[in-house]
Amino acid sequence: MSDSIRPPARRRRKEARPQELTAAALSLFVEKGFAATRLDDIAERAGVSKGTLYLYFDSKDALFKAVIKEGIVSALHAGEALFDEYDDPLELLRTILLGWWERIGNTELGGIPKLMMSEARNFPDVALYYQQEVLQRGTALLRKAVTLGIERGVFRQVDADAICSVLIAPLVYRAMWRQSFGPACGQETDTAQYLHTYFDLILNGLLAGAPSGDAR
Amino acid sequence: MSDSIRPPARRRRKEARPQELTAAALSLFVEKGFAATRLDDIAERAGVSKGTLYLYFDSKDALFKAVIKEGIVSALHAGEALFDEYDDPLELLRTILLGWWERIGNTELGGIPKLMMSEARNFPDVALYYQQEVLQRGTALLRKAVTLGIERGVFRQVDADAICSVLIAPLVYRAMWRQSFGPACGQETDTAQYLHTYFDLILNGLLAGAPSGDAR
DNA sequence: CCTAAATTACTGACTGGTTAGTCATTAATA
DNA sequence: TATTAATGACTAACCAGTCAGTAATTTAGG
Repeated sequence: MSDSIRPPARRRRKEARPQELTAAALSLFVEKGFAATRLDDIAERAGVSKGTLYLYFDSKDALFKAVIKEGIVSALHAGEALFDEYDDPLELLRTILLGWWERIGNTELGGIPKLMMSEARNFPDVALYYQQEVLQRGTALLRKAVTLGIERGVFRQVDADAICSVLIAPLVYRAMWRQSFGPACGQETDTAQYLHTYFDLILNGLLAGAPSGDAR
Repeated sequence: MSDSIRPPARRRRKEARPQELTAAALSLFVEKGFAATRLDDIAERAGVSKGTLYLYFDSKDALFKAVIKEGIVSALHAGEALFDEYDDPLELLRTILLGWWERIGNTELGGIPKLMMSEARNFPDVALYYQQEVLQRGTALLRKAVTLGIERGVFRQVDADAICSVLIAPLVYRAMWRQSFGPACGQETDTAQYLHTYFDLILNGLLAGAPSGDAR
């Protein structure tokens, strides 16, 4: 009877805590949204009490910012390997887009676009930061591949900036879907088929006839 | 002194109230999210008190459902005119997509996709309803145009369901952007250019060479 | 080594502010 | 005068943030 029910033995893990907390916060923010997520739930999922959370973050807002910042560095880290040289601009484009899907869109990090989209107007400063550090940086990478292709005559003449936004949209949209309607409705269509059709469309185009260069 | 400050004369408008309230709720839900929006603020924007809100809706959840339902009927109403006959599948496709943008994506209703995406996991029943009544219905309409084009040999052979999801994504994504990063970061790229490039891409494709039909 | 003291990561009960939802009262219309 | 749309003060619940206390770990002393 000496070993009766006792609190489950607190562990001291100062180093690992922040990451554990932001990871728990990310999944809950993505699932429920920022405002609807309780700090008690985040703490519980991270295996600590709410008080501990305040040892590492000043406020709920500060935690949100840490989650995004953490996600950004992870994303940049995941994207590092994509700068390798490719001779074929077409292959480079494929690699960048598919790489984004596999390293970000289709992982835990894929929740960040949904979260950031949902909360942008509540955290305009974070949104601006995200837009500059992630979206514009990612777009710049893509644009390199596109302009290279245009210069070589592999791609048609198109507006580079606009085409980058258009190209990214189906992937980001799919990633966001995976975090909202997917879990809510079940019934998700085949991802491999989606990606195949996506690349088929953007690389070859919809028209069967000879390319006219005039979409009117 | 008889006409001292007095409450601004209550008006009785039983008929119009529900619409006024759902409209106010929609804009605030889209801006702040469901949980972060206060009922007092919704009532104030609609020009009534919170008590009045409860004359027309049982709860905050019920109000949310009403907002979505209202948005859906408006959207279906806005989309009615698109069923007209077109001989050219290419023109039909353009009309459907551009029509969606102009009647929904680029209007007040454009907030609903963002709202629904944000809250899908908090209201799975509403999400399922929305998915079936809006997304699948809209996709079916698009698929008609696509399959027609394929049958006539105007479009290449592609997976109809998948291509519809891909085609819609850039428009919906843009609409959601308009409701989040747009207001948060200012600096929005030119919409006309975006749409032009979008249609250019999906209708003609990116490759300058003759269409191969093999995207690998 | 072992034990005691000092340090610090961690806890959970508590508080103050906020807000969904209620209802007795008021004012507009019939 | 009767009916009912509308009000706003009120309450009960909820939750971000606090802090006095507890337990794990480290250090110092024997």
